[in-house]
This record gives sequence, structure tokens and C-alpha cells, in this order.
Amino acid sequence: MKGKATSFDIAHYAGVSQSTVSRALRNSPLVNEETRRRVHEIAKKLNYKVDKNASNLRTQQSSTLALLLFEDPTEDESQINPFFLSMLGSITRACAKEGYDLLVSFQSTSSDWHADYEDSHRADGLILLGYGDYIDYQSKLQTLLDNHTKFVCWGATVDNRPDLTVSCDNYGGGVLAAKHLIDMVRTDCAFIGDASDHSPEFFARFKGFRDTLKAKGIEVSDRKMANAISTEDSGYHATRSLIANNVKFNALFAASDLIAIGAIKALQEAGVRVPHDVHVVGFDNIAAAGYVSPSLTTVQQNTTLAGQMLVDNLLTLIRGEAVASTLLPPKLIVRQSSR
Amino acid sequence: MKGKATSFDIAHYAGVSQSTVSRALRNSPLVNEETRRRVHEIAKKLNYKVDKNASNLRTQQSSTLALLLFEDPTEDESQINPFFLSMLGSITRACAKEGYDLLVSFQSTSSDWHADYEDSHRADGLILLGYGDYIDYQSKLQTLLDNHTKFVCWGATVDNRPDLTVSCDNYGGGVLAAKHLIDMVRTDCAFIGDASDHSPEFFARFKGFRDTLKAKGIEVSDRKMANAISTEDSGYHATRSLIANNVKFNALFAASDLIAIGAIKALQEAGVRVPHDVHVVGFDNIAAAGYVSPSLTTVQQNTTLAGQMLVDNLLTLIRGEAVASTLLPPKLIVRQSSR
DNA sequence: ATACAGTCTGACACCGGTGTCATAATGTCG
DNA sequence: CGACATTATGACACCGGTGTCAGACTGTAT
Repeated sequence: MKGKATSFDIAHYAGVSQSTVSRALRNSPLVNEETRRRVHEIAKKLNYKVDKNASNLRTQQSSTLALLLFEDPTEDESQINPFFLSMLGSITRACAKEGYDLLVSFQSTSSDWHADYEDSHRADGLILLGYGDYIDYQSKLQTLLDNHTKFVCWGATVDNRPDLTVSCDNYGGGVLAAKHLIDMVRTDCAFIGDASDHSPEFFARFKGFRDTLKAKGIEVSDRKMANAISTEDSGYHATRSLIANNVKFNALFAASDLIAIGAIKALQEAGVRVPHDVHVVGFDNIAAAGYVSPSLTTVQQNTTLAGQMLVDNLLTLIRGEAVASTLLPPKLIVRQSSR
Repeated sequence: MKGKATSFDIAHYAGVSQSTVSRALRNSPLVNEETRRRVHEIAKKLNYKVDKNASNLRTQQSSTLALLLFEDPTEDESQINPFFLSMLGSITRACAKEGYDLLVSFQSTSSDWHADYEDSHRADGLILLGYGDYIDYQSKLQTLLDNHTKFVCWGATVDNRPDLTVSCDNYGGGVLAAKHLIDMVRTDCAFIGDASDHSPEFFARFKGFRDTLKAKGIEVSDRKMANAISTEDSGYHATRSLIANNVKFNALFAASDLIAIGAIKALQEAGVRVPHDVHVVGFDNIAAAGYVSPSLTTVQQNTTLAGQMLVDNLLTLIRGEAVASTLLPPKLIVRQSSR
């Protein structure tokens, strides 16, 4: 036997038509039980596998989802945000559970991304994953909508955007962080992240945090805020700049764990003790949050559930049914950095 | 325009045949420059994308590679070995660079994995990634070979196995670790990992380590060795069992960073100071190695290069050219845990 | 004018399945 | 026995491209 076996080969050996083979292999109730058995047997013997291209071409669907991961182009090549990697893991598992394959692709937000996976029938739908720079591809999301491409986004639900999203309740997470620090009587708070609507997720975390403190009559002054993207490095430098400006605070809320880890490093280098002098709270609960010293108090995002919801919602959308954007509850994980 | 545009639609608008459209879009030198331009223009206007299924079906190749990630089934669902995630990142990038798509799939070593990606023409080749349990799927690799499936494995090159592998020089890495500890005058060494050929990679690391010490007249006694799989938990418990057995040592070589992180935790809990009482050296250089306290001395595997080599070798194999298995040089990263 | 090479294009088979329709074989019932 | 439903199957068009081949058209040498 040279080359792969086709359904015609099976038909030949089974003494039936190719149509019948096709039906038998898909366990159509139309075929005789005995024929079905024989066909399956021969298929197994020939190590036959349905040609996905032919099948997909005919049925006009691919049983495949595509995951597009957007990263800040400044990011170091080899390091990928561990939070997204964790999401990737859960999305992969969720896909497998639903019988779908997953195409993975990294996109640089700076470059033109041609989300042609669906147009070219390589995938039935897209999952878009990434922090920040939403504004940049706002117009591209519109293109996707115009083309009736099926897709779900991870991240903040932005008003006036009709796309389907799954996200953590970032505002609620900020509330949790603030409440915790209030409980610890650490209300002279700094914030590191991006308190603009450039990065809607970080902004929502900040708003929840700020509003909760405000309700207690406490303001987070602009001086105590520094911008950072979600990298250790960025958190480190942002914190150093606060220290250099002689800003005082006894608690620090970082918009992500990586930022928090960089912040702790900067604080420690400056002789500031964590948690004794400054309590630190992060966001995400990446694996490293448990490893750092002191271990990091953080707001956990349930990536397993998130991946499952992204896939479920997308599949529902693909089936043409109605779905609403989903908000997942965050959870506070208290560790050494805040006690 | 309902549904996606096809090459026939373009042909109609351009006033040429569908054949010409197909050629024009692929920039065949056979078509007139003016025609080519017009076709491209219309294609763009119609948002046309070549149907990959049709194209793949005809050309019998998919421009797609599949990554199969094998994990210990005991592993916690949501946590994936960060080393492999890092590999995944670099493989994805390498694929993108070569113009290939990447299908990602997690496999449980315990379950039957039907590596039918290539048979079903979903992928042109496979990349197999995973620690340990190689013995379990040895026979399945043979099946792949029998079917002439193109694939590369990450991991130890095992004698008598004719498959193509890319791996870190694990033996050399073990040598680096031993030499470093000898330099630090810490030769009363323990080893945690798997010193059987059940896990060829861990075993090679151990051999390099042991042989180097032996050359100095130092034996690593069986008492000072404990088995562990590559998880923090497993490293933690293995180390605790050493401590419980009252085993003494002033240095510890762990077969992976996760094991080392668990080991440090167990040591610290037992009141053993790292690095003062015990120097610890890990393997992999995952991101967390830099975060833990004390930060972890480790043998780095260059994942960027590894991913690139896996993809390059696989593509060479697919082209039908000869390739040899590749061994990548490890590099010692000295941090606080050993000084 | 004829022959011939070079350029460009269209017709058509083909990849390997899936879905539809027609039909043969068998069973059932009045 | 004829009408009709049920079951099982084969023939065939079709999905949307790609590769091959034949041929039209132009320009140039004979």
C-alpha cells in the first residue's frame, strides 16, 4: 500500500461503494450493522483516517478553533506572560474536551494581524487573548464583526463594543484588594499599573480599588500612582521612580503579579521591608506568586474556568445561539506580602 | 454578497477564468502583470481568502505542524510545567517564522494517544514534547515510524531508537552542576530526580553529575538519592523523606527547577539554611528560578533555540532531506542558592 | 506567406470526502 | 396479489481550490 488509504480502498476491500464506507465510518443509522462492522474493521487494518481537508471542504467547517495571543511588542521574545500561558493551557484542555482542535498563534500588537483563520476556513472561530492596547485593534474587531467572523475576547468589557467577551470581574477584584488592605489597616496606598482607559482591565482594577477606598474617605493621590505594563521589569522601574520621587505609602496594589514581583524587588533593594513597611497585593495568581519571597497576596483569576467559558461561549456563538458576555468572580489569596 | 467570496467570484468580476485567478493570486509568472494587479485588487475588495481546505486537499499538505504535549497524568489540571510552556512559546514563534500554523494538543501519557494528525492530513508533521514515561510510548513511536509519519521528539536520545530528537545535552548539564559544586567545595551531594532509565533525561543529568564527582574520587551514595517527578510537590516530599531518614549533605542537585523549588521549601521548613547549609542547583532555568528566595542556581536550557531546532529539523525531515538529532549546549546560571 | 518561439489564458480533471436522490430488496397489510 | 412503507445501497454532483494541457495571440525569422 503506497500512500494513505482512502475510503475507496476500503470500499474495494469491503465490496461496497465508497458512499457506504463514508456512512459506515460515521456510524450512520442507514447502514447495515454487519456492513458497518466490516468497514470499521478494514479501516482499522488499513490504518485509515478521514482526510480532514476533504471532509472540512465539503462540510464547510473545521472543528478547529484558533487562539490569537496578543502581546506587547516590547516584550522579551522568550518570555510570555505566565498568566496567558496558564490560560492557553486551560483553553487547550477545554477544546480537547469539546472535540475541537486548537490553532495557536502569537500576534504582535504592533504588526498588522490578518485574522484570516476563519475566512480561510482554517478555524470555525477565534479566541482573542491579550492585555492592553485594545484601542489599537478596536477597528479590527469591527472588521471581524463586519465579516461575521465568530470570535470571543478575553478581557475587559468595553462599553459600546458589541463583541462577546469573557473576563474576570476586574472591578470586583480591585474591591477585594482594597477591602483587604483596609482590614489590614493599610490605607496609605500606592497603585502601579495603568490608570488610563488605554488598558481597560487595569483601569477597572484600579477603579474598584479607588472607589472602595473613597467610600472610606480615603483618596489615592495621583502622586502615588505609576504606569507600568505587565512585566516584572516595568513594575520594578515604576516602583523605583516612586521611591526616587520620595513618595511615601504603606501599601501597594499592583495591577498584575508580574508588576508586583518587580515592585517587591525594587522595594527590597531600597531597604523597604515587605510586608512590614509596605503591604503588597498583586493580581492574577500566577504560579510565581507562591514562590517569591515574601509570597505574594493576590487576586486570583480562575483560568480553568475562564478557558472553559471562552470555549463554551465561542461554540455557542458558532452554533448560532445567543450568548451573553461572562464575568467571572475573582478570589483573594492572602499570602505573606500582606500580613 | 452572501457567504465567503470564492475565486469564481473574482473571476467573474475580473472578466477572466478561475484558473487565471488562482494563478494570479499565487503570483505565478505566467499571468500578465496587469491581470495580476486587477485580480489582487478585486480579491482585496471582496475580502477574499484562499480556502485552506480546498488548497490543502489538492496539494496534499497542510502548512501546519502539530505539537503534542505529554504530561504526567498525576499533574494538577491547571498547572502545566512552565518549562514546556516556554518551549511552546518558542515553537509557536518558530512556526510562525516559517509560515506554518501550529496545532496544540495535550495528551495524557496514560491514555491512548491516537497520533492521527498527520494521517488525517491536519498536520504535515508532529512535535512530541514531554518528560519521562518514554518507555510507555516507545511502541507507539514505532507505529509512527512504521507509518512514515514525520515527527521530532524533544528529550533524551535513547540508544537504538531511530527517531529524530532534539535535546539539551543533559549529561553535559550534569557535569556543569557537579563542577560548580566542586568549585564551591560542596561535594557531599544529594540528588533528587529519577536515577533510573525510566526517565532518560533525568538519568543523563544524574550520570553527568555522578561521573564528574567520581572523577574527583567522590561517590554519590544511594542513600543520598530520592526519586521525584518534575513537580514542586514531588521535590518537596522527596526532600522531606531524605531529611526524615536523617541523611546529611551540604549540596543538592535537583533534576529540574520545580523539584529544586520544592526541595528548598522542604529544607527551609526543616531549618536548613540555603545556601549556607546546603547549596542547591536546579535544571531548566524556568522564570520562577529567578523569583524564588534564595534565587536558584540552575542549568539553563535554551528554549528559544530548542524550539527553533525542533521546527527546523521537522521541516527538513518533511522536505525529505537528511537530518541528524541535535544536542544543545546547556549553560550554568549561578544565583544565590549556591553562593 | 510560413514557420516557429514566447506569452498568456481557459477548459478540465482531480484531490477525498459528504449529501442527495434514485432504486433495489425485503417486509407488511388489506 | 398489489400498494406501500422500510431498509440498505450505489451513482453522482459538489465543496474550492491546483496542475496539466491545449490553444489563441503576438512578434520575429525564414
